[in-house]
Amino acid sequence: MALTEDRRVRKTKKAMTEALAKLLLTKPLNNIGVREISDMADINRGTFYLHYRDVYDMVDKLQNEIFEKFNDIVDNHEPKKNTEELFPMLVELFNLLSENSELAKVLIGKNGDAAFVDKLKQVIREKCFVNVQKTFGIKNDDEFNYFYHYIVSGCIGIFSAWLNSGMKETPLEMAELTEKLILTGISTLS
Amino acid sequence: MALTEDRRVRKTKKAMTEALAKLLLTKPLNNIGVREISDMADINRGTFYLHYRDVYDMVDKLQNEIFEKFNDIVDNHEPKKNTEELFPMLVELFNLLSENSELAKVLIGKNGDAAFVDKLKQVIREKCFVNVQKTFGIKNDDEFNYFYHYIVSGCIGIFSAWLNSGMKETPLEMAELTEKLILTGISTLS
DNA sequence: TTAGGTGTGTTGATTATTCGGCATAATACA
DNA sequence: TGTATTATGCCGAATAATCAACACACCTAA
Repeated sequence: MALTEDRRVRKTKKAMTEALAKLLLTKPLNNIGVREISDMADINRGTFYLHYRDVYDMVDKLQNEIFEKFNDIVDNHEPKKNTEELFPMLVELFNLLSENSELAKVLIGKNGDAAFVDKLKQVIREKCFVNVQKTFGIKNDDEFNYFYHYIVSGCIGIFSAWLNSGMKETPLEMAELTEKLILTGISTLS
Repeated sequence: MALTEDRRVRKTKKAMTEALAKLLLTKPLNNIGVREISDMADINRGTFYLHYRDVYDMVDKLQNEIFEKFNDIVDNHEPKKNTEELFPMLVELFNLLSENSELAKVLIGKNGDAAFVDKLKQVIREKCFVNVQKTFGIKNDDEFNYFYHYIVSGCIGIFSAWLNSGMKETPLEMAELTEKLILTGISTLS
């Protein structure tokens, strides 16, 4: 991966991604062809193959790109002794979603990719929740396990709802709201 | 001019034109540089010179393109014995404006290019108004001359107002409105 | 069955765009 | 005034995108 991608590459990838996201709103992935994507993106069909092997490869690479960014953000905000890193992390996560809103909408929303969503949840568990658990001295029992699923799924639900309702609130506002929900949830446990 | 322009050329020209139009909304032409245009259009600065000599050359070529299309439309709807060609001509003219709305807005609107607007007026006079005059047996006196300026400036005014108010009406609706105004004007003369 | 239409994956040649750098001109500012 | 700083117009090399064409697979209807 080049440090700075060529301008042309950036533009065509953007066009292709937006076309794919638009198509995914109307039909499932297995009914989407290369020709449809290249037509809607207004690029030559051959150009598609310069970047992706086929449509599935494209979705795969796009998912990985978003996942890597998601992962990086979570990595840079691992909670150490308290939860003061929670808010800035949420802000960055909402920003990431808004920068990839069309694609994120179809990946996370209904008819989304459950496996992809699950990967996101796993990251949060391993990087954040385990630390919170240790920090607050919470036993790793069934109750905590359910609590974890409750919180994380709740966050994903907020993400999806925000994206699908036109992102009227700013990422900052959403981060505030989400932080409040998470913290009150934690307080009931400890 | 190639029959079908390369996809890349279409896209870069569109990007440059939109950037220029956007800049013209904020400052006069002589304060706009190549770098600003290429930055806003998200193209390489060198690419600009593949199409235009400088910013003035760009405006010139863009004006000529629109003017040629304007001229063609008027040519294809020269009124012969009556005014039945007026309405379809107006529809096409409003369509032309909507297809080039950003640029047309700054060329025709306030702070627009008076010389360009005048060229448009001349075309209407020579191609349309002279025929109307003969058809209706109107004397070519001062009164008719003023009438001509009144009608044509009025049309330009409608164009500008429509573009600057967000083009809420369809080209068809605008053509109906404009035709009515013109015809009632003519009826007062003959 | 065959024939016609459509999408796929790939190729080779061509072209437009990118990028970095250059010398110069214009502008700002101490 | 002189001296940075910035924009201009242009260049060569590299490369991404285009286009037309191909063989192939799939489908559908005659």
